[in-house]
Order: sequence, then C-alpha cells, then structure tokens
Amino acid sequence: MPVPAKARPRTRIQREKQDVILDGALNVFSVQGFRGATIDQIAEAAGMSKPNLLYYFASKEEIHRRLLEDMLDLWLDPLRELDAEGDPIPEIRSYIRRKLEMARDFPRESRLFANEMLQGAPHAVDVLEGELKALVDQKAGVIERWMADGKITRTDPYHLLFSIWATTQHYADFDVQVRAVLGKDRGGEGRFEDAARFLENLFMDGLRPKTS
Amino acid sequence: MPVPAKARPRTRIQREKQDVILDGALNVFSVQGFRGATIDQIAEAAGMSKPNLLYYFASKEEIHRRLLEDMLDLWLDPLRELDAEGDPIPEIRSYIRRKLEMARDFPRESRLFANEMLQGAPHAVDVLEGELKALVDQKAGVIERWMADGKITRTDPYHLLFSIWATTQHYADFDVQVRAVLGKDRGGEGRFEDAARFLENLFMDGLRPKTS
DNA sequence: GTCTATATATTGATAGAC
DNA sequence: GTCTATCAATATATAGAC
Repeated sequence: MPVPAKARPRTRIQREKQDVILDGALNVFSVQGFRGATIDQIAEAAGMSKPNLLYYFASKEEIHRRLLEDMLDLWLDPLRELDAEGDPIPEIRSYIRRKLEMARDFPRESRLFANEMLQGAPHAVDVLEGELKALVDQKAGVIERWMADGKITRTDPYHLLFSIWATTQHYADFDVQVRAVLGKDRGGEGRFEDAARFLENLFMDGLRPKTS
Repeated sequence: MPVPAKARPRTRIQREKQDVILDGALNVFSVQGFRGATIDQIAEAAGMSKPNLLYYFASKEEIHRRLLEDMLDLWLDPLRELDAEGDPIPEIRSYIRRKLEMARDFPRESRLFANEMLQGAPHAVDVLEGELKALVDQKAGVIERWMADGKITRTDPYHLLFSIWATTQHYADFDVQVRAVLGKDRGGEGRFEDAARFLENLFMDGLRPKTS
C-alpha cells in the first residue's frame, strides 16, 4: 500500500526515501518550475525509477506542495527573528546578513519561491495574504516604532523589507547573471562577501540617525 | 509556403500577425517559462488555431528566441542611456527611475527575463557574458571615474547596479507578493510612486558626497 | 518495495482539404 | 492562409509480477 497521500511517513526508511525524492525534486522544480518539471527528471535526479518514486508520493503536485510548505517555513525564519527588544541597527544588519546567507546556502529554495511568484503564486497566495502579510505587518510595526522613537531614520518599512528581499535573493535567483557580469576574477565565492559589505553600507547608511 | 524560419516577415499583414502571436506568447512564456508553456496556450492567447500559429513561426523555440532577443534589447536601453558626461547624482537617479518604469510598464518582459535567469539562462548565456558584461564593465568604469573625481561616495559599482536591478525588477517579478503584503489599501497603482520615493532615498543617500 | 509493461492524456509539429 | 485530422513523442499515473 502506497504511503497515504497527505500523511507523513511512519518509518525511518520511508522518511529517508522521501527526503531523497524531495532533494531531487528541488533540483528540478527550482529550475524548471512546476509545469516545466517532469516526474522522469525528478526520478532520475533522485536515482530511482518513476513507479518507485510514485510509491512514496501520490503525484507530482504532492511533491511540489511539500517542497513549497517546507520552504515557506524556512523562508520566514530570518524575519521572525527580528527582535523588537533589540537594538535597531544591529537587528536590521543581522537580518540582512541572515537573508543573504539564505541566498548563499539555499539557492534552490530561493528559486523555487521565485518560480512560484512569477507564476502568480497559484499554490501560495493563501500563505502570502495570510501568514506572510500578518508577519510583515507586525514587523513593519516594530520598525515604525523604532522610527517614532528616533532610533533610526524615517522611511517606508514595507519597501525597506521589499528591497532587502530583492537584493539578497537576487544573488540566488539571478546567479548566472551575477557570475557572467563579474567574470572569472570576481565571480567566485567571494562575491557573497562583497555583496554583504555593499548591502550593509547601502541599507545602514540611510538608517543611522544623524547624531548631530 | 510558411514564413521562413529565421527571416523577418515581408508583408505588413505577416508582421501584424506575428506581433499578435508574440504578444500572446509573451503572456504565456512570462508566467510558465519555456518548458511550462504550450503552443496550445499561446495559440489560445493569440486567438488563433495551433496550425495557423505554426504557419507564422516554425516552432515554439523560434517564438521564444524572438521574444528574448527583442526583450534583451529593450532591457539594456536604460543602462545605455547612463551618460558619462552628465551629472552623476541626476544620472543615477534617472537610471533608477527608468528601470522602475520598465518594471511598471513591461512586467511581462521582466518576468520572461527572470524565468530565463532562473533556468540558468540556457538561451541567453552568450548575451550575458558578451554584450551585457561589456556594457556593464563600461558603465561601471564611468561610475568608478565619478567616484575617483569625488563626485559620489566610493562604493562597489557592480553591486550597486545589481541592487538597482534587483529592487526595481522585484516590483514586476514578485508583484503578487508585493500586492499581497501591501493589501487592498496600499497595493494599488500608487505602490510604484511609493517605491520610486523609497528607492531614490535608499540609493541617493549613500552616494551624495558629504559636502562638509 | 521495486520492477516492467502499459493505459491514457497531452504535446509539438505536419498533412492535406478548402 | 486557415482549417480538420492526425502522427509521433512525451507525460502522468497505474497494473500486476516478483
């Protein structure tokens, strides 16, 4: 009997197999998008036959749904950690650093998300309008309070967050372009440190209150 | 006899038909990516039958190639206009404005490009490493000279350009997310003006030399 | 649990009537 | 130029042997 559609695996073996499949599927979905990916490619990437793969997941959609769920959870972690009780400047600075580390360490997850957004978020609109919006509203409130208290310069907290997301995820989603433009000499692993330095200056310069 | 594969149309009628097809194809490719798009969807979007569509374009790939060519050309225009002889601050400010206007007025083209990047630029690597890199190298040189002359603050010109691309295109590529987070009240057309104001402050604040 | 074989639908592209 | 009909390849998913 195949593993029930929506249930999590019972045994260790089943969980391990599913993890292998999810890992292979992430390789494919993150590049091809949902429609562009095929079960054949995923099975190949996971190193097993197509029927065998379909023994562990009922359908292509189910695999994609699982990946998206897990990813969205991971994706919101850095923002959740933004601490209203902390010092604004270091808090925002580490938020940027964490987001950039996510782009460096989880580029496939970033691309999976980007693909979903480009398609109009058919499988994720609910999360965007629900959980994500609630979290962003809350954190925007935190940032606004910091501004009201004169701890950082006044600006639009929503567009500030959009800009942080855009710039950091760019290094995962547009990696080919970044590498192509930087060329052999500067396109290596050091590009993330260069980016970190640049983004820190870009965002912190304007936020630091003029202590005149 | 079908329109020759690589030739441009001879008659006005042919060109008009091809334009209708390209417009419909842009709707589909920009959302689904190359693999995810089907000729059926494109024909439907263009309001004609599949065989009729294939009378004007030899294959799905040829349509996609045309769209990508036209788009890349359009896409680089704002950067080409960055004038070494102009005033640095206004020059960069208008560059940002033009890029944001592109995201507002040509969101489908932006998404087509994003899809291509996510897939590793299989149809565009040559342009990235050739024409794009050459243009960016040249303009980065312009910006570096402005810095050497003390007209703007010192920073990394490449990552500055990446950040401008990322933030502006974000409003096209991640439009669903932006709308979802801003909600009904702030997610209307005004979001582009808010973004323009925010991005101008973000980028210009750090660049303006401290005229102490 | 894993395989081969296969059913069924969709897809890119063509043939040939009009 | 446009259509209906259709081919060959590929896709998702299942049947049933082992």
